[in-house]
Amino acid sequence: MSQGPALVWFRQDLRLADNPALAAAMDVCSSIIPVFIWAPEEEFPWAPGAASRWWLHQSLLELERTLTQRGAKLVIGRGPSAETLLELAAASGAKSVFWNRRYEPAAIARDTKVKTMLREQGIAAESFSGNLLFEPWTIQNTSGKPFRIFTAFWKACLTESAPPEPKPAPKQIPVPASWPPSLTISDLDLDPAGPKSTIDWAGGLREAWRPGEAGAAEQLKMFIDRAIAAYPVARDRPDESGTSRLSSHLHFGEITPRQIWHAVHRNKARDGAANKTGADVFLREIAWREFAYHQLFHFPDTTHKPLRPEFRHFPGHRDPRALKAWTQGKTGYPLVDAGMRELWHTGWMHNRVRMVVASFLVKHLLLRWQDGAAWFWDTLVDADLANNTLGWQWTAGCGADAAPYFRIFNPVLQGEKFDPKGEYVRRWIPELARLPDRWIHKPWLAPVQVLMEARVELDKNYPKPIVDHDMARKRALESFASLRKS
DNA sequence: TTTTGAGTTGTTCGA
DNA sequence: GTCGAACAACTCAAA
Repeated sequence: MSQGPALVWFRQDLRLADNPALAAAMDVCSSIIPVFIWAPEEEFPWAPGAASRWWLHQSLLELERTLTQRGAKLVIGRGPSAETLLELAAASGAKSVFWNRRYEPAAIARDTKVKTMLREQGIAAESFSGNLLFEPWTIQNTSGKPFRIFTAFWKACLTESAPPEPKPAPKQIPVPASWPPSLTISDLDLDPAGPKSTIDWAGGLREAWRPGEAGAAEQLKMFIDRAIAAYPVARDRPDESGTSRLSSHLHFGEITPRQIWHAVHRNKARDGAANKTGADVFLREIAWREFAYHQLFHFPDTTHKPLRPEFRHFPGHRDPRALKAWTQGKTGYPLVDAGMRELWHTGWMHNRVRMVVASFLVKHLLLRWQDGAAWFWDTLVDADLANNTLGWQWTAGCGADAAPYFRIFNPVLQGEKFDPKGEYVRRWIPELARLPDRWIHKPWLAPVQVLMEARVELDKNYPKPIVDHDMARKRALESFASLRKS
């Protein structure tokens, strides 16, 4: 308790509960200075998109609010991380900096540099494990290498001792006698819907989400109370709300996988057998996030290069017109278009539909998965480098434990199976709303009379398919066959 | 040491 | 309508 104030550097851990860096700082230092820095490094090479920045802005306001409740502040800085931390340390007399680790390649490089610079200046710098269940270097196969198969990976995780119990948020935070200078959150210009915006761009986002630690905890509680038992089946239904919707909260560290793990296990112990399957299936999804982070740590090039090198020669095209039709939700396949429009309007897309639209881009349109990943990165409110990278490589067949090349989603069948009444499609494509269920996923096959009555004019108010499914499927299979030969 | 079987999310074809 | 097979190649653990 004698080291003076500590800087606690918040990054993608915008919470007070289960925050090991904050807890450690409070253990050894007499007072705490919470800091958030918007650094140029945060915008290279993966600058967050508008939806992600909106969330970050809201989440920072929430963090500031909870800190204020505890008598503290959130000090806001702008500029290169290392220099800004050094300035804040000089201004406050802090002799130590604490943070929770990040695992993106650029963040690792930056944090390593920051640690060195701080220590050279006589400032203690400590990083902690706060955002994963297990550190990536601790999970290995019997040959001491990282897993490439998910099930084997998760099995190995489950033989480890359970992740530590999360600690609750501190009730009070000891504050320094004086605070270093700070910008305001608005000064960071993160919010694209902020005062400088002329349109209310974020209306859809505001309706759909409640960023921040409290919103995250509430969402988890609601999911466990109401939805986890039905999760194994309901999660596949974009027309219902059977998923956890925790992705953004997890990305910004408003909630941790450890908190989720323990909450789910507590509920599993309390409830009957009915919830056990739901609990295990849901934790497997949390495990996929874990797997994605471990993959990104061990194979940092996979953000832009296929994990399996033979896929370098896969004929991924650049076709601006096809890409545009995909991004705008004008491919002529209702499920694909509904998903892309949901993404544009809410910054989010149901996971089942993400797979369908991604498969469509890679296998029907033969476009580069990197271009699809870039669009998701720009538009998703939960854009996460590890999850996005693994997801796209998985779809394209070039990643770890990837979808086999012959798994080509049929957008019509997927629609009929998982959106049987077309409610999801009608919600996002109002011009198709009057079509009967039978044709809602394949309007181009509907009789003329039906189309007229539904006021659907193909290629006028809704496009015909930009590519024929049977042809595209055969073409994709041939492309993969040629890949094998080369 | 070698072998064997299994591996998130599918579709089509033919019996 | 239902059902099983086929559609690769590789990773990994267990036998």
